[in-house]
Amino acid sequence: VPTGAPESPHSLNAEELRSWQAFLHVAAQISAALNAQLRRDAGLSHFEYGMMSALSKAPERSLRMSTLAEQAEGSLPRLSQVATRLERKGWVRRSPDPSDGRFTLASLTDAGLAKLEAAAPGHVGELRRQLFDTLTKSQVRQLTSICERIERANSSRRGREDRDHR
Amino acid sequence: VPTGAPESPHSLNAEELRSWQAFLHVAAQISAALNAQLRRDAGLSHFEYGMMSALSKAPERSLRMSTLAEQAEGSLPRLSQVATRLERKGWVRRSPDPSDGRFTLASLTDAGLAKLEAAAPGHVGELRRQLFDTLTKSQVRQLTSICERIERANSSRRGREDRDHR
DNA sequence: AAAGATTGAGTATTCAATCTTC
DNA sequence: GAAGATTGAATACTCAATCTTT
Repeated sequence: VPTGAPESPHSLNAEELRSWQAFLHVAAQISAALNAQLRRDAGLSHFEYGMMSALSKAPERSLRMSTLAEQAEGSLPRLSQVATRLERKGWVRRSPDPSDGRFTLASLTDAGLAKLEAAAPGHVGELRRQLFDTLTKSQVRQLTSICERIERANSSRRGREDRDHR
Repeated sequence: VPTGAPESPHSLNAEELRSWQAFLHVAAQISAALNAQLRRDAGLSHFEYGMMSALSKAPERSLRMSTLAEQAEGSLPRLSQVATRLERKGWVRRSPDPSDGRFTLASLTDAGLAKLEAAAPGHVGELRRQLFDTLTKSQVRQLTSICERIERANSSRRGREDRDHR
């Protein structure tokens, strides 16, 4: 058997299947729990929270829409729609980038920051309950290594594919 | 400091934040990759694939809608809608449970099984690329332990809450 | 009356145009 | 004309009724 070849390319073995199902289940549960908590206590979706949180950490609390789309992991049209909603609530403002009018800068307003800070403790608490209270410190480190390794593999694969398809 | 108290209840420390962001990112990337692969090569969403896969493993390739909803981690209304779509394609059939007419039994048809089997290799391949080719065997085991531990904690919490609220 | 499932209205998301600025 | 963003139509999802069987 050549080194590095997958054991069976067409189906998962018992251990892989178990791992995958557990992962799927956990991802779904955590996502549902966070969405429910935010919706109930703050009237926000997890996606909206993520957008506002990304803005809050950026310099001037501002990001270009396309950068925000990457950081919040959503499509640009989706970002645009959600930004419209958040703008109506007064939590976000948009304006053309003075240095290049093709870009739109989205900024978190003072009211938006206040909203985010009010929502944060409940959100962090739920996240702790779901994830960090349960795991040992060692498991948290393992989880980080595992996820970062997958990230690295995928981003280098994407790099390769982009290059090959152009 | 009392034993077992969280270090800081209101915000994540640097290590937790890094772990959480990596997890979020990986969950989003894998979900996007699997959806894209299935959509492109088989015209199925990952959710539809999961439903059909759950049915394919059940005795008689049949499950009650409510059981299927749990296994596929979707709401009953969502299941109902998706089942309507899959039924139109001829991949699923529904009929009242003869033993108790309140239940609806959903079954995977022969055509549905054929569709699933045609889609499986591509799906498994993508899953391997995303997850299993990248991780060591030891990491796969760690991932399983981590996810199963979270599952157990959440299900016992749910049990407690149900009891207390009733 | 209660459990299971479906339906319908409202909302969110996606995908393909379209518009604007460079 | 190309990049960034927005809009509009089609699809999907959620949540609150509704319907059916027990």
